[in-house]
Amino acid sequence: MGIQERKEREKEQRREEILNAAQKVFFEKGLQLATMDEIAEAAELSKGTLYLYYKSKEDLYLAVLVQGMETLRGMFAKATSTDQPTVERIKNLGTAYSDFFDSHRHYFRMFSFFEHPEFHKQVSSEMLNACAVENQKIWKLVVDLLDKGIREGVLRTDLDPAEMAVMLWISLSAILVRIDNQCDDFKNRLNVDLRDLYRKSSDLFLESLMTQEAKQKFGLAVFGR
Amino acid sequence: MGIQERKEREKEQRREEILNAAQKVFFEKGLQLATMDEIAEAAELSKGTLYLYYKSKEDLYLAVLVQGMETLRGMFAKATSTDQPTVERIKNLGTAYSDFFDSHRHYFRMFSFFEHPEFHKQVSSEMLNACAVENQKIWKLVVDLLDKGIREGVLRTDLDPAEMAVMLWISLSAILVRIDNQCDDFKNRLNVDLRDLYRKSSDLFLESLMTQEAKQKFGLAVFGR
DNA sequence: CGTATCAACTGACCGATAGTCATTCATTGA
DNA sequence: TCAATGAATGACTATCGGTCAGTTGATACG
Repeated sequence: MGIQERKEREKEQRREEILNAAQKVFFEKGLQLATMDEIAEAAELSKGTLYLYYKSKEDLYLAVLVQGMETLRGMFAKATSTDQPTVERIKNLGTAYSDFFDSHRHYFRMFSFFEHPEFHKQVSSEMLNACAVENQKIWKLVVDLLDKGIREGVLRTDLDPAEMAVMLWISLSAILVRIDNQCDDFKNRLNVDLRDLYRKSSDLFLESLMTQEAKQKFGLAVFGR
Repeated sequence: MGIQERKEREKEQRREEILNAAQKVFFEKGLQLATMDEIAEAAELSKGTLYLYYKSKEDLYLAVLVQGMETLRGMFAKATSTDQPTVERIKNLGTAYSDFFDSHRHYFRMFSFFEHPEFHKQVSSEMLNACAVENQKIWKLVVDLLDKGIREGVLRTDLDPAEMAVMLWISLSAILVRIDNQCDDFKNRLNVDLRDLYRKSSDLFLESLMTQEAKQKFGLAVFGR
């Protein structure tokens, strides 16, 4: 049945059109201020139709979010697939994250939605699962690289790679969130340049994870960039 | 005029009654699911009256939040006003924060509201300022202690105390947020115990901020707790 | 063809809820 | 006693997420 298949394709396309319209509106307004009527208008469909494709506003938001996660994963994959030494590749991850932050700020902002479980109420389990799967892939990428570092003897062995990954990721994410929100506050009230702090934290963290030998070999110039 | 004063007092009292009612409801429901009607009922007032005392729902939320910040500052002050060496006092800060997280979870959850500037839209500048002031006091407490550590020669001198404070605070906060939200996810998907990681991160961070001499003197048993 | 079927789509409608404001009520002070 | 003040009220409005009975148009079939 060619017709069946065409319908499938068309349906998938519709889903994507809605997704693009939603992305446009969410990027402009954020979750709270975006309205389903507005998204419907952007998609040139009626509001009711949106609900044939996505369970709720939050579900649609998560669908856009997943695209952001895919983008980030692509950038991470590229940053770590060089032929540099492992320590350098780990550094690349830090800069890749910072690059993602600069070039896909809207996606980055959406990520923090995930940390507010208060807003997960209206989200379908399928969409939550899609997020979890994509999330998992990103973690795997980072953890594998750190694991490589441990096996090569450049990273300390008393922490497991997943622990290291979580520490690094969470800390750097948290700084970026503040750069986005409160950069001026930190500058004015504490005279701290968060951009600078991001680099320093990356270095400091990496240094504290490296073995003595690796530190000598790679002569990590902390705060030297 | 005694009457004038009495009215002032009564008005202040009303304000507080509303605040208490709001706290109760916000603790139970969170910002999104709490309704002004519900808060009004809890305060035994009509909804309209709430708006005579607070500009918006978000404003009221921030007012409760400030109370939480005061509570945290109290715990921090207590933790750092011992006669122990500075390094120990810094450690105390980390455990105090963790204690606050355990004993005032609802307040802690509210803190992350502050990181969503999307929700700052409806907040009065007065209330934002009240938050900033209280926030400032907490930072000062931490920064002063770290500064003491630097002057005593137990902390490295190539980072300023505000930078150290921001690194520590942001990283530890970020881990606690995840403990609150996604603790099981991290356990199941990455086999990482975030509680454990919090302690390890505290230690690792402190170690990386200490001078060689201090590390020897205080023999920081990293991951030894 | 004509007609039955069906899925995609629509948009008027509903319920919930933040915020407003004309009115009521109580206190005060002359 | 009563006008003036201002605190409190709650019915009302506007907005918005989500629903569903009805419409449309393409397809399948007799």
